[in-house]
Amino acid sequence: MQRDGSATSYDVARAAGVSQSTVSRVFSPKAKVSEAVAQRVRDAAAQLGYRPNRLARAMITGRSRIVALVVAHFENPFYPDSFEHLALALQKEGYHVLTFMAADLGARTDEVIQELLDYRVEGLIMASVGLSNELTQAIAEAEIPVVMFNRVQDHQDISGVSSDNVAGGRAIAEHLLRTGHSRISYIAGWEGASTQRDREAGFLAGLADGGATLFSREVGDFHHDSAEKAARRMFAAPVHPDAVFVANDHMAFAVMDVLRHDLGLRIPEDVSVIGYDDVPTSAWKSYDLTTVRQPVRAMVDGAVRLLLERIAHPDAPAARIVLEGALIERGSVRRA
Amino acid sequence: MQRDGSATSYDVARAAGVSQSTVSRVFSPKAKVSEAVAQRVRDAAAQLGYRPNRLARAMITGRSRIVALVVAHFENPFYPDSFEHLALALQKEGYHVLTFMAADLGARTDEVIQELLDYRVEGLIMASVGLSNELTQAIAEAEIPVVMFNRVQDHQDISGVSSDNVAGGRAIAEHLLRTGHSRISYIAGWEGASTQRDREAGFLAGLADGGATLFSREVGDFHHDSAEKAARRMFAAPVHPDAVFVANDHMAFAVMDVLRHDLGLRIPEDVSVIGYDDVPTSAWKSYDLTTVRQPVRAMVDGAVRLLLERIAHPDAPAARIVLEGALIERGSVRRA
DNA sequence: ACATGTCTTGAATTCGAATGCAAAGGCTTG
DNA sequence: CAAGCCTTTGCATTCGAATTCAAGACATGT
Repeated sequence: MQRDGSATSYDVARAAGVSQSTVSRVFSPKAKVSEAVAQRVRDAAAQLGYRPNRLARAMITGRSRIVALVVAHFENPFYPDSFEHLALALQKEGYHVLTFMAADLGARTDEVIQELLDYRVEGLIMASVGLSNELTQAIAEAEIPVVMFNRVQDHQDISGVSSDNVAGGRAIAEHLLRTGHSRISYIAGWEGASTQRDREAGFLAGLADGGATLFSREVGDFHHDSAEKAARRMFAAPVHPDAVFVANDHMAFAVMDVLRHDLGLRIPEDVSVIGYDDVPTSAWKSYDLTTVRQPVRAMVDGAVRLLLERIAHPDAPAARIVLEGALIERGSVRRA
Repeated sequence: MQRDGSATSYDVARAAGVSQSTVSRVFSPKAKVSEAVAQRVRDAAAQLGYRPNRLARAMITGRSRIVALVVAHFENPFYPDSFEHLALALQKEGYHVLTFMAADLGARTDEVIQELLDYRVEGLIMASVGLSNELTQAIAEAEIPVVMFNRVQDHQDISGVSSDNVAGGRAIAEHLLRTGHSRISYIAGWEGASTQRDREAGFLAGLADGGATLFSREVGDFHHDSAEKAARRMFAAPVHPDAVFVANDHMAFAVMDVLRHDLGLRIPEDVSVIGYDDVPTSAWKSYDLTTVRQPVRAMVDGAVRLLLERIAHPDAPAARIVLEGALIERGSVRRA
């Protein structure tokens, strides 16, 4: 009974006058038990408050039904939002989510991911976190499916879902040129991120195609405070840009606040600002930020699908999904 | 070896020429093994990529080293922020976090928490989620420690950490009266939440003590969109308030945007706005919101401490921690 | 040299549920 | 009515590591 909290299948077996195997079968959907016995067992189980121990079940079946979710930090609301939908989608598929926050751990990340693997998770979703080469190797050897979310990884055996950041960067360049801007600048994110790299590459290519070049560039590292500083540096120059593409919305808010409240500039009359992600705050009237929308729901669905397919067919090759974003025009960019 | 992914202690034992027991002892800190043998085993383990299976270990020791973290949703940034720090603090203590998002599941919440218990988690932290009576009962019977985060629960056997929302509400009333406001209104959060109830109770008590009464009241349910609607309803009246206390910062931003951009009111000249939580966005220049700071770090530390103490001493009584908040004066309230 | 104690190590058991195999029972069919 | 088949159930084993108990190795004291 509840000597130490919960009943075991043996307790139920004894109470129902059957064997432990039968109890087990009653709780395994595919196994067959006569309805009369099943009912007796279910009654006894309810009586004792018995539920199968998932750890024991995982041991024997080799399927823990746990997926690990690794996230760097939640400063940028894009990530908690994605996290929420990822967790819900996985829950709907009967998986439970072991979370690991990788914030500020640097090298220790590898170690803790090893710890996650010790739980025999069936798969791994990494959002906003890169993998070291050794770890990539370790994961490949453990033969555990991995999906990178909003990042691309070069290793051929790692799946990934992202939006087309190159196309998005290019669309932004085209939009700024089309609306008649001539001194166009860029505030970069953390240079180690593929999103940063791809958005900038597309943006520069788009400028080049339009016969323009970058007016100035600063690095904001995807953090609010760094972005504020980057904006101040950028606008300390004698001539300032008439448009700034900020590598994500979260930094763009910091930049807009500096421009308006520290420097007294009007947006978009004095300077246009454009972001990336389309987090909910971008639609708020205080910012009303033109941006490129990342299709979070579709990315989440894709990530979950890739992961589950890989779990079901471990020998299938890794796959990559790249979704289209969409330029959302709001009021932070001057019209032509 | 890695026939199916990972080596077992038997594989290592064979490779090192020792028994499985010895391998196990090498990986149990307290057990004693001669240094020579230990080294041989460690080498073999490294060679084979062996790490102890935590599920198997949990089975025999009865300690899964897993804590469940239940969160309703991440719309209000207070929660992802708390979640991040909770997860980090628990990781630091050697626990891993099984996450469950309770968003929109309503009655199904109970069921899924049952599922969490099936993983034999050692404890449960609930943030922003209430418990049904049956569930509270089930948890008490399972003898598993529970800590409510930013909520209080009446059940005597459930620990909780919160800030003093009554005192905070009162401080806000006093501040608004001191600064000379006379038509003071309130936009409530979801009425089922203890934070909502306590903040309003303290606020009304504070007004009463100052000889004032509430000018008007609407309900925003802690959601951005509902708060916008609540603000529009409130300001559709012929005479509008000169100060509004909004039950949390997240709703206050929505209210401020409506007041400024839809209704053309100036803050604080035409109307003062005050929030609750002090989320990072409140300090941004666009909002510059006066608010009551909830001491997130201290609340997180308290929650983790309560939980771990309860895990270590299951017979100790449940405890409650109530921390002081602090009124943070910014620019959204008119000075006297 | 012998008794005693300490330290290592291995054999056997355990945690809780799933499952292959075999036995027992029920039913069909010639 | 017997032979054969299918269904239901129990027995015994398994997953992987921790732990109890006992035995062996070695040192110490008298």
